[in-house]
Amino acid sequence: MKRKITLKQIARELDVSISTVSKALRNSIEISEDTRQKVKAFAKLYNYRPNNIALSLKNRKTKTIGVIIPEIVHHFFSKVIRGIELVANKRGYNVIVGLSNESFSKEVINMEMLANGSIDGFILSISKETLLRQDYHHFNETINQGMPIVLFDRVVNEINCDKVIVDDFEGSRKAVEKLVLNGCKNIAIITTKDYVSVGRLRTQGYIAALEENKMYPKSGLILKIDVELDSEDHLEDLENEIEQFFNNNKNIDGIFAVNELYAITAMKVARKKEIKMPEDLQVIGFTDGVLSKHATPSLTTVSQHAQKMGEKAADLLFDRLELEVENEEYEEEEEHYQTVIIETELIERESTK
Amino acid sequence: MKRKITLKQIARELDVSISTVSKALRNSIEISEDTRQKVKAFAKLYNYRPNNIALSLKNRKTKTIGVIIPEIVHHFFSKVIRGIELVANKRGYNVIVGLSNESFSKEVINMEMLANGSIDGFILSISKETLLRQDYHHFNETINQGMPIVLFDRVVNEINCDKVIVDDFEGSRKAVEKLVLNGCKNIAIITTKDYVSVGRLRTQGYIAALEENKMYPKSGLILKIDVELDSEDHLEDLENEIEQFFNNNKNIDGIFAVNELYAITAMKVARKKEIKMPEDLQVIGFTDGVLSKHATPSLTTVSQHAQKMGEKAADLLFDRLELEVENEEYEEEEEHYQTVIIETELIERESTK
DNA sequence: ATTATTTACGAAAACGTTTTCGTGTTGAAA
DNA sequence: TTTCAACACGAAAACGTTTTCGTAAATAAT
Repeated sequence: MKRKITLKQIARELDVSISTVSKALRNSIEISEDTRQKVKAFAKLYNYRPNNIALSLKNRKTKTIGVIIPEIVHHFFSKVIRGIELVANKRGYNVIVGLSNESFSKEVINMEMLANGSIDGFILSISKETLLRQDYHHFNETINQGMPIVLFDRVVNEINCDKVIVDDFEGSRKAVEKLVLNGCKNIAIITTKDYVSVGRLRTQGYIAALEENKMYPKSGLILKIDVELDSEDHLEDLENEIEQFFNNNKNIDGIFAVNELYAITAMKVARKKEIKMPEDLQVIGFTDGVLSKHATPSLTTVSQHAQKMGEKAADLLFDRLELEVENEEYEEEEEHYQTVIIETELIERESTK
Repeated sequence: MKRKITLKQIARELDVSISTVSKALRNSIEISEDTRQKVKAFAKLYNYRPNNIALSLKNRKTKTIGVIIPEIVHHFFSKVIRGIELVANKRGYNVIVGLSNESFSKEVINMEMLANGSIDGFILSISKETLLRQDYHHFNETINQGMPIVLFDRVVNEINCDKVIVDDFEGSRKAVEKLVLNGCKNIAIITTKDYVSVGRLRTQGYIAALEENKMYPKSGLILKIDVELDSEDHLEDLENEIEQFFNNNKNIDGIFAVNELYAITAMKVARKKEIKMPEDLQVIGFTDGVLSKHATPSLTTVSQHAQKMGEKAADLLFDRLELEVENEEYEEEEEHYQTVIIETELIERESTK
């Protein structure tokens, strides 16, 4: 087993200085053609590659970014990561992935672990617990230390940075509008509690669509699920809650669900009740999931273009990182952060007419 | 914006040497209680944290591992990553994720990008193209340079390292046996071409189960799908191929599919043909996917315990890394690699009697 | 023959740590 | 008073690079 060879070893073997080796390999004209060839041949023979860590230390940047997401076993987030990875690869960066598991403390720990030189910047989506606590000090401290952050999907005004979001309001509004146009008279929404920003916005879109059509939203038709029930372990509870909701509102003929799980579960309950879809009940979900396409009936959804979100977030971050290099200590020229909105798209399938 | 503070800056401010600061922070008894407190207070005030890159360079290890998988938008792989992340976090490591996208060259590039000091070891699952080419030089070179590798799921004999696999043969055998016991007389298999090792092994399990029950496998009942059709883009083609398969074999009453997509698609075709499940057709899939639970009828599957696989792979890697530290240059004492087998579990749902 | 200019290379600093070793001061023992 | 430990700290090396600057030798110009 031959360990990785270093400049120093090459220098010793060829009886020249380290500087000479380094310059020769980088084709410096300071070095004679002769030695240059000799060094390069030797380096090639021993498969020399510069040590990344040493380079990182010298250059004070790592060409690595940190991505912290609440959960990876999730179609939306994994698609975002795919997008991030795609452009990271293209632009010569590595991606360190951290999972907050929706927990505040894990989010903080993960950030601290990476913020000490391991990475050049962050891309992240805020955990539910953090949103609930509304404690964003760790983000702002990181930003203050000069490390750029790009937030995606679950964002918040209190943090001053680049953001990539989907137009939750408009996506929902259009989805509900679709239900209205399709003749639904009693459109319900299954959503989350309000502190989940995307849940709140989607609910607002639902309300707006109804109001625009003079169908004023009845609070009875708004079901707010506790996020505790989101995990696969509480499927039963979720199902029961939705079934109860159906029982209390026998006249529902349209459902807009703010995520895939709620939509699929609603369809499951409906099927149990032998409600015909899309004849007697139309359902639209807000999601980029995999269930929708394969469900029966397949589910009409608002696509979030998760991969594009990831790509855009990564581009924003890399642009900023590379801009910083140019302006170096110039910086501080009024931070101009942008919020990019990714358009949603209504993908019509069998659950709507 | 205050940049991260360094030992040198603290030293200058307090008018002591760098060594003193370093020692004070690490509670060395060499430093007087007095200065120790002073330094620590100052460090705390400015939120000093040692620079990871400098530490990595000094210690010649990064406390980071690289994980390269063929695809991240995939329930199985994302669950594996979750497992890896879980134990990495517990043991104080970071995880860099690379995607090969099933391509040989991207696998090679990703590995080279990380193998130059960025990480201490690899966990990976081989891309389909690499399996097809049977070119494993990049793995062996990496191992020869002293960087440990743990392979999971898609493994190969030509690479000498720790491995974590699921018992594909036995899992399949038991699944097919289940179909037999449930009274199926004409059991088909939908599998991949043989160069995908897991496909081959699962096919062998299928054959073994049949032979044990004196139901000799007919080649007509074995459908080998080209992996080209695996992607979501070729759903139609896949469906057509499976439908053709049904048409050619009207008497099929049991199907074992080596992955979730094949199983779900088969059920879709069956539904179209108005074949009653599980009455007239029973289906079992090999998977850890999310579709199975929500399909109609929900799909009986062989669970691979993906998360446990990830955890085990990570433990193997970290154990080896930490063992190396102890034995240091002692090493080479006959490399003893192990192959851990994760037990499968048959999860019975509605697609079987 | 003397001076100026290339040419070709090496020494050293820097990135931020940790650690080994050396050393000036102090207080106690001789 | 001299001698020795103990104490408290600093210098320097090391990890592996890149880059600036200095300089000896070779060549060219005067």
